[in-house]
Amino acid sequence: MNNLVVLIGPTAVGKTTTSFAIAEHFECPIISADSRQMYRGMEIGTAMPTKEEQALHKHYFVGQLTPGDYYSAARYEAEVLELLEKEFPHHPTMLLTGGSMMYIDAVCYGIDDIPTVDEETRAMVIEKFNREGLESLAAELRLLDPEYYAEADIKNPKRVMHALEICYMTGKKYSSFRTRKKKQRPFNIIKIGLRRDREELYERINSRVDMMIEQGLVEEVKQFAHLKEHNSLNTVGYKEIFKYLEGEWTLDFAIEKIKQNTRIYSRKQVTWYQKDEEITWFHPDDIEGILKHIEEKI
RNA sequence: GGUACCUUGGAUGAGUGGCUUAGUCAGUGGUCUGCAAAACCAUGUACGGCGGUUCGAAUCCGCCAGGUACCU
Repeated sequence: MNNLVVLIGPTAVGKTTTSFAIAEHFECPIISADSRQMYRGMEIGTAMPTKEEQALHKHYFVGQLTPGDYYSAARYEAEVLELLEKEFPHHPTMLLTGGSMMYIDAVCYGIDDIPTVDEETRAMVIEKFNREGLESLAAELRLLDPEYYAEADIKNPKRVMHALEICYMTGKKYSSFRTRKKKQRPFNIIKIGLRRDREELYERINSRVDMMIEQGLVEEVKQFAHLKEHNSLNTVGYKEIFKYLEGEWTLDFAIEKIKQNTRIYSRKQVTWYQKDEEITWFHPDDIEGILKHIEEKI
């Protein structure tokens, strides 16, 4: 049977180094599961694998998008599955690694088949939200889809708006698309989690941010100044430098904020993965233990 | 040495006599099925010290400590 090794863990824990060791051992390419490393040009701020590293190990889903491109977890799911089908004949064990929790879950468990929202509907709902506010949208959702309204996060504009978009566009209830069933995959999934003590992780985060600044993060961000409204640039490391470039923050303050927001991000990742009982946890230094574990599961 | 003003939880910052007392940020714990490094939720009894007035003080008075400004 074919195997997909899924290597996860919070940002800066050491996934990249570990992934190279695994890729080397199994002689397989690396599938990135990082929603921001997909954007060309965001090398420094996303700690994207370097050209040299990419020459050594073939990477997929790195730098293939432009900041304005539409992308989603569902699209990622479809593209990864397609890629795996093509690759498994040559590499019966493949490696998927990255920090984007929902992307990883999309590959492992699947996402319900919900239509992609068209531009007009999206614009219409955003306009309605700006004009009438969240409560009005929530009231509308209660009428159109009481089932979803009952369980939805009604205070979260993104959730309410998306549900409404689907209702408007399809004429059906958003909840009618949601089966929330886990899909079965035709391959074996081996989940490896990396973790460190929080203090140790925070130190790594801090020094990595300092390194990014040394490598020229500010210059990198400058190139994207005209695109800052895109969600792809609503990213830790970029949004803070934008504030500096606009004169709102000093550079030192922006750097502190990047560190802080990266810590917050890492905690959210830990929270997300903690409840996943399929994960076997290792310290990143325990490469031997990791490889042994994978061999046993294959 | 004198005069004036200030001192609130980790940070910031409302509150001038009495219901639970802000709010914001951070911290911590969570949620998560279509932009997810997103978005959202929960969680903090603090009023510089001592004494006084009062039924009751963060809020009024006195002294002390620390700070800021101006004067000599």
